[in-house]
Amino acid sequence: METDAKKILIADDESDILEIIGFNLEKEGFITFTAKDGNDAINKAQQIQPDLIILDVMMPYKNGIEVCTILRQHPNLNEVPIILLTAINDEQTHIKGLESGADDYVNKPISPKVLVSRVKSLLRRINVVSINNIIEIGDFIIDSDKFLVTHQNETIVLAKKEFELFRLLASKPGRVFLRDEILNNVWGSEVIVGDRTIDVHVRKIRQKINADCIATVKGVGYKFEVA
Amino acid sequence: METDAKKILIADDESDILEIIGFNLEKEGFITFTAKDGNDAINKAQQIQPDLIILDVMMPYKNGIEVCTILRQHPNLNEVPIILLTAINDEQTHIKGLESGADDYVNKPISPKVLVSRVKSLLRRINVVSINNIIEIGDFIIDSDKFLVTHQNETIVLAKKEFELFRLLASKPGRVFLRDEILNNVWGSEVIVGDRTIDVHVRKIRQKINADCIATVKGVGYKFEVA
DNA sequence: ACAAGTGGTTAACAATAACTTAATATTAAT
DNA sequence: ATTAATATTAAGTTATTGTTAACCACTTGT
Repeated sequence: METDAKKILIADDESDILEIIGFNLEKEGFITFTAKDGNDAINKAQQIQPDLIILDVMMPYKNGIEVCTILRQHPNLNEVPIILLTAINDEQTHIKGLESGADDYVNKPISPKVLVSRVKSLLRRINVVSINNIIEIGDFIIDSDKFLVTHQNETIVLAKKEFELFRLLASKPGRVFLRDEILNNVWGSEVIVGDRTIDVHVRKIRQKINADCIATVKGVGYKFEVA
Repeated sequence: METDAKKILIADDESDILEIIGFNLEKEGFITFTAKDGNDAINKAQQIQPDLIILDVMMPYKNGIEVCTILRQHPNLNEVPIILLTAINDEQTHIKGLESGADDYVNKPISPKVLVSRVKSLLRRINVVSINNIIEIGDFIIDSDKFLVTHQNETIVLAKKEFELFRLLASKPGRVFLRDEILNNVWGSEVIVGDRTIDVHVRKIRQKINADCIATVKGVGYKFEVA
């Protein structure tokens, strides 16, 4: 299996363009998703958390530049590389597109091979620059840089210990963590705390997160479960 | 004084192109250097350690793609953003250029404004702290040249440390900056200041800015939040 | 040179959020 | 049913941050 195959979201209202670009990217080992208009693009982006987004500028409801501006304000998407695609060969639009936060602006008609090349170039650059500490699991996005957990587009604010505990469990879904392991990882091996401390933290996480995702394994420990 | 003006090396054998591009970049506050052929570009790059390099593809001695390949092997220059500039509108060359490690490939004739835009876009992506002398985020405009923050058309005057701290946080909206990170970035790694110093500066910023844009993440650090 | 002002730091104390504990209730396993 | 483990709750404690004012070093204008 492709362990780190990159997810790419392509948004265009012309289905043949979606198909051509999608086909060429999949051929190179990318996983592609499509959106047919601006609003759709924003929704899909939130669900999928893609590694790169290709946006047509001319789209219904919201154009590519508007989508780009909105994504750049979004807590989990403001660093996603974005390529704007357009038939408009106009200097002002070009500049406005880049200023809206896009990383590249490509004029149609574009050779699919060139587009793939640009996608790779951008992803290569992103990998050099920033290692995002984001865990995605089920409906959850755990962003260690922002200390934020997102669940089905709801943002959940956890306190430090809660966050660290939750992140530990979610780092290996299904695996049971012994109480000792949890103490060592979250509290550190020197710190001594009472027996009930872990329970209370688990309780608080369960309360804040509206889902049954932490299971108790009696006599052993806790584990994260995907719904 | 230009505290962090970015250095850009431009390599082209046509002196009028050097001039036009240089002029437009300097106008935007960049410091430019020029090279007249491939070998010259490599030498100057080593001396100057620029923040970005623009390479014409057609140059004597070594062409832009060759230069790019060589720079990508070089220990100190393998991460410098590179823009290839060319009159050759050929798919194969385009792809080969990007595969040689370039970040962008731009066809001549190019509008100087568009090129400046692309330079900024790349630097924005690369640099942790703003490269762009002007950051726009939410209702805020942060101008590093004038040490000015504008919020909804209100001008806010921040002192140097306040400004640097605010700019650091705003450079990565949503990302939590640890106290240590803040100290390293704003005060420098050698300086030792008391525990409450950061808080006091945050307090002053919050006082001057009539908006809830700096959030405390207790036990971790601070982050900028878009309203 | 002098006063006035600005910026930066510190220290003392207040406020608060986070964490821990303890007491009690509930659950699950044998 | 009994027991051990975990859940729940609220109250207590601690750690971290907020706030204020004072201090010193520098700059600025007169």
